[in-house]
Amino acid sequence: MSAHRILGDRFAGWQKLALDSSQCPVRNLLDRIGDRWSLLILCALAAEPRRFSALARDVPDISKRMLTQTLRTLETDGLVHREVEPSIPPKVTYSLTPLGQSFAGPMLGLIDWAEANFAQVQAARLRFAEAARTYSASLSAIASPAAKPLAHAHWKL
Amino acid sequence: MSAHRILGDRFAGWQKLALDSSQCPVRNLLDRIGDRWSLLILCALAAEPRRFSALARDVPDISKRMLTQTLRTLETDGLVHREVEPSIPPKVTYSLTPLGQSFAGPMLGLIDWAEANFAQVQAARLRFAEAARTYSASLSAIASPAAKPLAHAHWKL
DNA sequence: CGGCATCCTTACCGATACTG
DNA sequence: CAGTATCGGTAAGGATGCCG
Repeated sequence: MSAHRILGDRFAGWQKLALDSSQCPVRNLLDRIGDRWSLLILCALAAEPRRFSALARDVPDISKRMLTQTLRTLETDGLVHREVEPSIPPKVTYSLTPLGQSFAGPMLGLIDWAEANFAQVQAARLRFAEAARTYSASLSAIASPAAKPLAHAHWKL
Repeated sequence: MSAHRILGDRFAGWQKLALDSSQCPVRNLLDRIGDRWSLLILCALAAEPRRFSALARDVPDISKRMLTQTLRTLETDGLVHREVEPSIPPKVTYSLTPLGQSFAGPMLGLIDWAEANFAQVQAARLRFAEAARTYSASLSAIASPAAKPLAHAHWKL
């Protein structure tokens, strides 16, 4: 049985339940990892535990603000562990919890697909852009000669 | 070799390349399916091809605006096929392309993880909330008695 | 029916400055 | 070093109305 059939059945099952974001695991997950940084940070930590500033260096272009915020959220959700060594200056090391490590599997699946099919997606975008260009060209070619107004039924009574 | 190690190595590999969103397949993918609706719509279409208004009914709380926009993006990326039957009123049917179907695998992995581990995430959130509550309680308990100011080195010269 | 255009309210997120 | 606090620009996305 193909994955997309299974997926479809799963979706059909959800329909019966309330699908509000607080109840639905998937919506919930997406609200977390759907932002710009969470996955990247998770990947970085999968490579090895890191200190705050090491993360700031290795995750390009992230601000301290977003780094802190994202780490805190991941910690709240139990995916990341925060270890403080109370020295002066302080050392704070972040690492994946077992739960965080267990998420690596699905994540890797996603990433593999992305890398394997990126070319196809790009090709599709080009085709779409080209189709749009051709279409608008044909519009301006036919141009003014009163584009026959569609005689339409008044289906709203 | 565990998935999170592989993931880590993969991340290390990215470091060498530019990691800007237009070049990185993963960033690119996330920009698309990281929103609130894309995955839901993909799931719905995995169950069976649907017309526009059927989708509007089955994907709860989505507005026409977002439904149109999300479908257009998915079409642009080659994941969804749009079939127009030019009748009055028009019928427009959406379905998954082969590429879209191939994405069902990774997606299912993600969803399985979400459903399997949602309880743990919720538990972690409760623990965290409880810890925060306890902490602020201890603060107000000690309260005023001049919380000993940390004699800190001035490491910024 | 299946959209698109417009307005308007949120929420995200970067820059900057300050602290233990 | 590892944050917190505040401000403000911008973009996501809901509500509404119109049109083929």
